Amino acid sequence: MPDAEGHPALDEIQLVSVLAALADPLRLEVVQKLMVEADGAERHCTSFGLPVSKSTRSHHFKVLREAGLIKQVDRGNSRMAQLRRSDIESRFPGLLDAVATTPD
Amino acid sequence: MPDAEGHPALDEIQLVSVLAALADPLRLEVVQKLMVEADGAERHCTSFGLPVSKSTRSHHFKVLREAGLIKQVDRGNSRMAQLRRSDIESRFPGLLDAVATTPD
DNA sequence: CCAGAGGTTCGATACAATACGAACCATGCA
DNA sequence: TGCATGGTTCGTATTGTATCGAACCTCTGG
Repeated sequence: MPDAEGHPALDEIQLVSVLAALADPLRLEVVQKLMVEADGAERHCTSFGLPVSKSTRSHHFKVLREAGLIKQVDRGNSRMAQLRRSDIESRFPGLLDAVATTPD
Repeated sequence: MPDAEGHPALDEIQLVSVLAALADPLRLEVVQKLMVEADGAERHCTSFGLPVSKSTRSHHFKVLREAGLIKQVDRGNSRMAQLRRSDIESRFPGLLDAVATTPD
C-alpha cells in the first residue's frame, strides 16, 4: 500500500508502471537530470525548466511519484524531488543506467 | 529512414519509443518471452498466446517493429518475430536485461 | 483453381493521457 | 495580518491508444 503521499513501497513498484512513467519525454528528461546528480540529491520541481504550466508539471511529478521513481519531500513552502535510485536499482538492476542518457 | 517493412535503422531507434513500446503489458510479455530464447531465435506471432483478436495482435507487433525492438521476417505464409537484441544492446546497453524479467 | 490460414488495413468505439486555467490550500515573510 | 509563492485539485478540451469486426491480400495445399 502506498503511503500518504502516494509513494509505493519497494515491492509494490511495478515494471510496467515504471516504463510507462519513463515513456514520456518530459518525465524521462527529469529522471535523466536526476541521474546526473549525486545519489540522494534533491532538486526543486521547478528547477527542471519543463515547458508546461504548473498544473501539468504537478501531474507529471505525480506520475513519477506513484510509479516509484521519485520521492517528494516537503521542505516547508516548496517540495523537492529525489530519485529513488537504490530502490529502483534493487528491483530492476541496470534499468536506470540504461535510460540515463539518450544517444545522439 | 525506416525500411519498407517499417524497421528503423540502428541510429533511428529512439529511447522514448522503445520505452513506450515496452510500457504495455502484452508487448512487454512478448519481449520477455523473446529474451528467454536464444539470440536470433524466431517465433510465430501467434505463438505468444496473446488474449486479443488478430487485428489487435497485428497492431502490437507493428508498435514493436516500428520502435525497433523486433524484426519481422516473412516466411512464406506466416511471419516470424525476432528480437533485435544486439541492436538494442548497442544503443541502450543493459536495457533489455533490465526488463527481461518481472520480479514477483 | 479454389478454400483456408496468417496478416494487414480500415473504420468505429471506448478509454486513457496530456494539457490548460481557475480555484484552492498551505507556508513563509514583510 | 496580509500577501506572494509553490503545489495540488478540479473541470474540460484535445489527443492518443487499445480494441474489435469486416474486408482484403497473399501464400499454401488439396
